[in-house]
Amino acid sequence: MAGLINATEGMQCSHSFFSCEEALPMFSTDELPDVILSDIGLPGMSGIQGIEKFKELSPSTLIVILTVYDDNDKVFNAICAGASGYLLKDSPPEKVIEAIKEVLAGGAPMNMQIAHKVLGMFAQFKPKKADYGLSDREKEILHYMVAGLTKQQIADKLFLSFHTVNTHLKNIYIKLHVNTRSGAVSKVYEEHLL
Amino acid sequence: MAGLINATEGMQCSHSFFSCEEALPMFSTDELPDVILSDIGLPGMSGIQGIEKFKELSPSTLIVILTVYDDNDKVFNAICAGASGYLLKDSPPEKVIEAIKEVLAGGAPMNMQIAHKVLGMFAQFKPKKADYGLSDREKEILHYMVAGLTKQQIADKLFLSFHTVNTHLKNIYIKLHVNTRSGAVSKVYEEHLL
DNA sequence: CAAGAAATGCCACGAACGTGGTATAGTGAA
DNA sequence: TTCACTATACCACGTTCGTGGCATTTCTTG
Repeated sequence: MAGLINATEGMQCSHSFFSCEEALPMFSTDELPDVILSDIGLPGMSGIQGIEKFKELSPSTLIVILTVYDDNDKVFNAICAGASGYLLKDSPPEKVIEAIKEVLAGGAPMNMQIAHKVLGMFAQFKPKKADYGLSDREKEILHYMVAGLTKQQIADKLFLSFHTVNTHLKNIYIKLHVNTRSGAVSKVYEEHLL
Repeated sequence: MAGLINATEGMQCSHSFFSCEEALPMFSTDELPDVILSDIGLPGMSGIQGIEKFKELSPSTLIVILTVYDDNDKVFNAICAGASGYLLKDSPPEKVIEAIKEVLAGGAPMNMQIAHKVLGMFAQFKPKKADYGLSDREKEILHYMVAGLTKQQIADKLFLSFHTVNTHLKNIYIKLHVNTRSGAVSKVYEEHLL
C-alpha cells in the first residue's frame, strides 16, 4: 500500500507502523500527517482507541479505516471516534487512493455496503415518534418551556396572557402524563418530540 | 432527467410527477417502481412526508433524494424517513444515473458533502461530554431532577435534608449557567451530560 | 348547520422553586 | 498547615408553578 501511495502523484507515505502504540510518538514532531490509513483490528491498543488518541493529538488529521470488519458496532464506534472514511479490505487498491483524495477534498469515502449500513443505523435512531396529540400551539409553548422560559416569559413572547399559557401548559401535562416542567422537558428529548 | 434515464440501457422512467400527491395513486397499481427519484422541497406535501408514504405503500421501493437542501435537519429527516440515497442538485446527470445503479446494487449513493455531513452527525451521537465541573453528588442530584423529581423527593431518595438538595441545586445552576429546572434539563440533553 | 376541537382568557390557593445568606465538617493539594 | 473544595445543613423571602374550575371565541369537519 505504501508503495502504491508513494507512486502516486502528489502523495507520500512517510511512515508505516504495526501498531498504534508505535505510531503515537510520531505526533510529537512538527510534521503531522494529513491522512492516516489504519485497520481497527490491531495488536495491543484497538484501532478505535487509536483513532481517539490520534484525533486528540492532531485534530486536523483525517483518518480512513481500511479493515475487514463490517459489523455495525465497529463501524459505529470508528465513526464516533472520529474516522472520516471507512473502507473494506476487498476494495481494490486504486479505490483506496481515490478515497484518500476524497477525504482530503472534504468527503467521506465509504464502500457501498458501509454507506448503506450507516444510513440504516441512522434511520434506527428515531423510528419512534410517539404522538401525544399535541396541537401546534401546544408544541410552540412546549418549545419555549424546553428553552427554560417561565410562563410569563412565554406569554410575552407569544403575545398571550399569562392565563392562556397556564391553560396550555395544563393540557400539555395531561397529554404527556407528567406534572413537572422537568418531566415534560425530559419527555421531549427522550422521545424526540418537537 | 426522465429522458436521460430512458436513454440508458436497462432503465426506464415510467412516470414523472410535480408533487407527491399526484404520485401516490400510482401505488395502487401492480407495477411498483424499483426506484423513486425525488426532491424534498415540493409544493403541498413535503418530500419527507412523501418518502414515508411511499415507503409505507411499497417498502421495497428505493428512494433517492435529489435536492438543493443540504442542511443537517433535512438530510437527517430524509434518511430517517427511509431514503436510501441523497444527492445535491449540482451533481452532473451522469452521477445521478450512477447513483440509481448504485442504490439498486444495495448501496447508498451520496454526494461527498452529504457523506461527510452524515458521518459528522453520527459522531455527535456519542462522544463529547462538555465538562462543567459538576461533582459526583451534583451529577446524582441532577440525574433525579431530569427524571422529574422535586427537591423533597430527591432528598428522600438520597437520605439528605431538603436544604442540602437545595444548596446543591443552587450550585448546579451556577455551574450550568441556568436558572430554571427546564433550562438545566435541556442542557443535560443538548450536551449529553450525565 | 351542528358538534367538537383548539385557542383564548380569567381566578384562587397551596406547593414548589430560586436566591440571598450563613455555617460546620471532611478531604486532599499547595 | 493553610487553602480550596465538597458535602452537609439551616433560614427567609418573593416568585413561579401545578391544579382546580369556568367561560368565550374561532376554526374544522362531518
